Amino acid sequence: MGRPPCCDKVGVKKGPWTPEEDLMLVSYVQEHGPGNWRAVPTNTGLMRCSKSCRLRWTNYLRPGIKRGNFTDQEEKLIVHLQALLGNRWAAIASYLPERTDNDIKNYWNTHLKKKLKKMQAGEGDRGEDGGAGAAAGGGGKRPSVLKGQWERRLQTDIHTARQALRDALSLEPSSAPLANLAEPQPTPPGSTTYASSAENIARLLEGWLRPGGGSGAGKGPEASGSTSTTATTQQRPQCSGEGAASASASHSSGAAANKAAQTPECSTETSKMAGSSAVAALSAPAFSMLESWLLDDGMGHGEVGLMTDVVPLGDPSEFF
DNA sequence: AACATTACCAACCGCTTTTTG
DNA sequence: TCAAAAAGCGGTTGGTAATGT
Repeated sequence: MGRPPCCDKVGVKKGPWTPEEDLMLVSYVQEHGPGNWRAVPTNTGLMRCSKSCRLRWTNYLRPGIKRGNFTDQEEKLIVHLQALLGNRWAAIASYLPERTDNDIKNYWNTHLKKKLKKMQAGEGDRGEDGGAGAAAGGGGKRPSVLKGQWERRLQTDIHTARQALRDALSLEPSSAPLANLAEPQPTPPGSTTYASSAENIARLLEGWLRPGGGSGAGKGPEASGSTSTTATTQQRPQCSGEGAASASASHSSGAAANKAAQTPECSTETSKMAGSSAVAALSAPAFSMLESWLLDDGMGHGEVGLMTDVVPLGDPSEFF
C-alpha cells in the first residue's frame, strides 16, 4: 500500500551543498521544473535526500530570491505579519516573494526579536516576549479541539482579517516588491521561467570560484548583494482561484495564508490560518513604541488599525 | 597574535498535513 | 477506507565569520 519509499536513508549526504551539487539540482529543475522531489536524487545522481533537495531549491537556488540585508520596509512588514500570523513563516514569506521563509525566520530570530524586545524594554516592563510571545501563542501548536471553533467563527471574521491585511499591505503601492503583495500574483506552473535560476547558479559559481569566495555553501557569495532577479517566479503555491496553482500540490499553511488574504472561498484552511492570526494578535505585546517605529518612515495610515482591527476578531475566552 | 564570545545563516530534525495506491 | 509515504512547515543545531578581550 501507499507509495514507494522516496529515498534510501543510507548513503545520503548531509551538510553544506557544493557548487557541483547545486548545478546538478538547478539544471534538473530547469529541465523538469520543481516538484516531484523524490525523483530528483535518482534522476540527478545526487546523494541527497529529496527533502534536502527541495529545501536547497526553495531556500537558496530558487529564482527571484533576494539575499542580503532586509530593508526597513520588509522589516516592518514582517513585524506586522508576525503579529498577525504568528510564527507562520511560510505564510509571511508569501507576502515577501523575494524572501524565503527560512530567511525570514532567521531574520526574525536574530534581529527582529531582539529589536522588539529592546523597544518594549524601552517603554517599561509590560509584555513578555513581544512578538515572540505572540508567536508562541499564535504560532505554537494549538489544541485540535479549537479547530472547529475557529473555522466557524473565522468563516465570518475572515473578511475583517483580509481587510486589515490589505490595509497593511497597501501602504507602499509604489514599492515594486511590495506592490503585488496585497494580491499575490499566482505563477501558473509551466509559465514559470527557470532561466533566472541559471543566473543564480552562475552568480553562485562566480562567487565560489573567486579567491576567498568561501568554501562550500556556508556563506553564499550572494550574501553581499541582493540578487534581484526580477523574474518573480514565485514557486510558492498560491490559491489563485485559477486552479493552476494546485499543480504544486500544497495546501498547507503558506498557501493557506494567501488564501486568507485573498479568497474566502479558498476552503477552511483559510479560516484556520486567519484564526491563528487572530489568536496571535490577541496576545500581541504592548505596541505603543512599536507603533511609533512602525508608523515612522511612511508606514502611515492603517498600521495601528491593522493591530487593533484584528484584535476584536474574537475574545480570547471564546476560543477556550 | 591568540583565544573567547557573539552573531549569523544554511541545513537538519521532527512533526503535521496531504496525497496516493 | 486505510496505511504509508511525500510534501511542507516551524524549531533547532552546527559551522563559520565577526567582534571583543
